Amino acid sequence: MDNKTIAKKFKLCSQLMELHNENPFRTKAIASASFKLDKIPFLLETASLEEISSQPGIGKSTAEKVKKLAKTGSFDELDAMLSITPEGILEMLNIKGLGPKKIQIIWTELQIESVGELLYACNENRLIEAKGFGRKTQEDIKKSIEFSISNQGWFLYARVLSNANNLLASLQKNLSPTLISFTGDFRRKCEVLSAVDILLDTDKQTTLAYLNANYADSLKEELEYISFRDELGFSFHIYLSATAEFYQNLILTTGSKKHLELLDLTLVTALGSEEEIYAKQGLDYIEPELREGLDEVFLAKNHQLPKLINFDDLKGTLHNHSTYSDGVHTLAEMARYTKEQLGLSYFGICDHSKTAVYANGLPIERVQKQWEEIDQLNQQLAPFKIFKGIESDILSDGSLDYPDEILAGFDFVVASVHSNLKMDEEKATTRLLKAIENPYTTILGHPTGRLLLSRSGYPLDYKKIIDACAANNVVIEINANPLRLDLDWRWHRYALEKGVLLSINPDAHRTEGLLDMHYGIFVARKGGLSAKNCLNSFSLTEIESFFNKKS
DNA sequence: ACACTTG
DNA sequence: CCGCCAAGTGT
Repeated sequence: MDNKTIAKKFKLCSQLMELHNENPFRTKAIASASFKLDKIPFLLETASLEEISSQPGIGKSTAEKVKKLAKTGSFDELDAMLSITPEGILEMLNIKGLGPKKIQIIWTELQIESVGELLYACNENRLIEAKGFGRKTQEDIKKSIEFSISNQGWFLYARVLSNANNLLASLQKNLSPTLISFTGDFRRKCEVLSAVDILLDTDKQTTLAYLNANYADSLKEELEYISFRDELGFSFHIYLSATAEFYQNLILTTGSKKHLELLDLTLVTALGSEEEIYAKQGLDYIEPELREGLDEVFLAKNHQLPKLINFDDLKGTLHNHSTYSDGVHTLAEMARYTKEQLGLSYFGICDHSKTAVYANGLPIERVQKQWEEIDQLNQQLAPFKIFKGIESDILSDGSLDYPDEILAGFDFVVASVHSNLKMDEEKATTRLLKAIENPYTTILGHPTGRLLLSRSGYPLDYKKIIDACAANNVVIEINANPLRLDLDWRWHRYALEKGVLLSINPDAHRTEGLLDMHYGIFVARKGGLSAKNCLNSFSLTEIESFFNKKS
């Protein structure tokens, strides 16, 4: 069990304790333990009782709960709380706008115990009768429930990745196909998907027998595939093919539908590779990520497909956090990991700016302190270089978070929105335009602030935003956190056409978070990005001169 | 810390 | 009618 999961269980426990009116001091203690545990820089599961309880703010009893949790998946207080809470009430905790206090009122005053009933009550205008609720709150809750229902059955790519790989490996081992491949949305590296598709050349009886032995509960035979769910509830679709027709079927199952509509399907026949099948209709090979029915077929016909970026093209990483703000690892740890484990040649630190107090944003004095440490580290780590950056909040009026003298002292500035996310499109766009026009803005960070499957970003006039970035020589971030992947790949083409550079930024809050750049690469490839248009594919000298030119 | 909503 | 506070929630 990883630290994040442990912290989440503690959080859940404290929320339930609050919901059930437990002793507020004990409730607070569990909540603060959750916060602390989330920021522990080593793996809790394998740490000793002494190591855990020696951490500031964590005593013996918390340490024991952690151990029990890692071992058994729960601890006594949590079990007790869960046993007196209906399933539907637990689900309500995941709805934006609802916390323990409001759920308590919904439960006791309105006698509502499930999300379905709650939605019904919103539609019947009954929520506004409860104390502390009004029309606006009711509307927000209704929207939030509808959003979460529309996401039912969808998974983040990053969440299914390891299960998908395990399943492919076990099929390979137990069914010994000669040809096997991921296909469908998963192969096209879609950021969210409803099922993982796999194509293999085994016969139906053997395959069904094997699957039935392991996934009997959910096994279903559909017209074109066999479907089932794994232990964690992820949906899989197994397509079977004769060996000779494998690549033909691989193209057909990979899709997308829109891509296939642009092909001459009569020419998709039993050949020995996908390349040959594309060649037969006069097309260059199209990478699966690009098969979305945009302009890829046209480009393939004219031999103009972009050479898609790879992880190895990245030379450095920008936009990362450290213990100066809300990160888990120190600046030195983050930089060393980047240099030694990833073999990159530069690291940009972009801790939160002063207004982001909830994220421990940096007042000017701490910025200057960090600059001193960077200068020292750069001497030790040379020729590796740490760039002085900041993730400056874009304030409600579009201005940045420090006076110009301070902004001028950074090597680069990532400007992003964190608060006041509920503006309408016009206001939101104006706010961002002002930030883009600020001469100190180097990169526009996660433009919409969306969290996939949990929060829609705020509405923007994308064309205006991208045009302004082109005019002001501002780079747009592809935030590589698998929950964000923002700027959305559907807008990469337009940005590239306008000559805007993109940057694959992990927004890492711990060393392992730097690996999220892999997810950034996946969506950047969908967007059609090449290394030459990616800011952090620039060599150290190239990016230094880019930053210098800008300031 | 700050914004937003309701009372 | 207005501004202001308190409480709950999110960032």
